[in-house]
Amino acid sequence: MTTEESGEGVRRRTGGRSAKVREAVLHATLQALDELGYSRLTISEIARRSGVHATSIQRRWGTLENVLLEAVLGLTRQKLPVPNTGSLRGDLLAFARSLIRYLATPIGETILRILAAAEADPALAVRRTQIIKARYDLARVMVERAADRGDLRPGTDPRLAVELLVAPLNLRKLMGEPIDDKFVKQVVETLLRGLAN
Amino acid sequence: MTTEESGEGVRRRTGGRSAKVREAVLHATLQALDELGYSRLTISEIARRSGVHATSIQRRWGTLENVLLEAVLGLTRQKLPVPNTGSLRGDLLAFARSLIRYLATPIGETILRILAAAEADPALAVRRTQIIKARYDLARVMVERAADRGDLRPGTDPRLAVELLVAPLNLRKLMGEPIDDKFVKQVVETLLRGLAN
DNA sequence: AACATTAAAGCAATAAAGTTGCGTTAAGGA
DNA sequence: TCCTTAACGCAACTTTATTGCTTTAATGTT
Repeated sequence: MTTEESGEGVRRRTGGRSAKVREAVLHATLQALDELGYSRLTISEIARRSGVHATSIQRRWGTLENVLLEAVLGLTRQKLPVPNTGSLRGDLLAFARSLIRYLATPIGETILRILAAAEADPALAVRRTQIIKARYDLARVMVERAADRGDLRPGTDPRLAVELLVAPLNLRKLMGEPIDDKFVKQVVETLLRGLAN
Repeated sequence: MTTEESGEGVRRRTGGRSAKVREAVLHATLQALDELGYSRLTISEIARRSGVHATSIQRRWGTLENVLLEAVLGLTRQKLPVPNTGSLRGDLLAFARSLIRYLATPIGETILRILAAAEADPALAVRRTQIIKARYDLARVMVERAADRGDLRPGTDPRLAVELLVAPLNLRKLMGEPIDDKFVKQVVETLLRGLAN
């Protein structure tokens, strides 16, 4: 295996050139993403902007999605903040609203679209699963706090709860439908009743 | 209105040749979709199978998505059956399960992915909105029946209810995550409590 | 039924992205 | 400093989409 794999026997070359190429490509990717958006993005375009030959990009990352994923995940370390307002209602509302703001940015939207583009190569699939799980793990603490307060029905599945909150918002975004605050409130209220003790 | 465009002044030619070409293309599209899946589909491939020149397809439909949409919507007249079991719980469960079966077919998955591929040309966007609305309108009768029985909180938004049911399933499908029946039941139960009077 | 008009289809050439084979450069260990 | 070979660059090739122009035939008129 070339790129990934915690492989043995293969001595990586992390030094000067590779690092510079990587840097240039990822930087150009983010810049192009910002200017052109996901749909108009191509490997050739990134090659042009970065000065790195398209073949090199193709060989190293394989697909455009892989480049994007790596470029974009670097930024996502500044993850979605998980609010702590004291009530589940407050937490869910705040979280939903910040998610919507996030989805309105090119990067947020791109991550969503890449995650929603299954089918692709299985190598990417593994990574995708990890990312999805990490995101749910991050958000579930809101629900767990509420469970500790005794606000929820016993046996409530935290991941399910987060999924029910997040799915309608993500789907509307994917389908290009508007998401207004009234909708967010309705989702949260209905969900709260569904989870409540 | 023939195919599209309630255009005036332009005399469409719906007769022999055009109709045959259209038929050949749409048929080849469905066949290719079944054999190759959405991701490997291309205009050239459809051209090869249909015997219609790729340029003709490109000129007439513009994008691959448009061809797919037209081909696939022809079949969707056999829409998702809306169950009537006597209880909202039974209806939602049955509907969710048949949706999952539908999403497991190439056609069902393709429609979902096309709908989830916003951004594209605004012409397509209008059509997309119509399709989405039509689908929700279809399913909302389940909720309205429950409302008539007095099972729901007054003021319950039927479309919201359907959306909350359908979104988690669609999203899991899009992201390539497994959907087991336990998950379906959990979604339905939580939603029922959220909607109940 | 022959004719004129002009959508709609076909054909050829071009453009643009992705991919493969092979030579070149330089990272990292001896 | 030298050697091995991972990683990059270059050129040629493949495939798909797109554009200009020609040909075919659907439809309305005489």
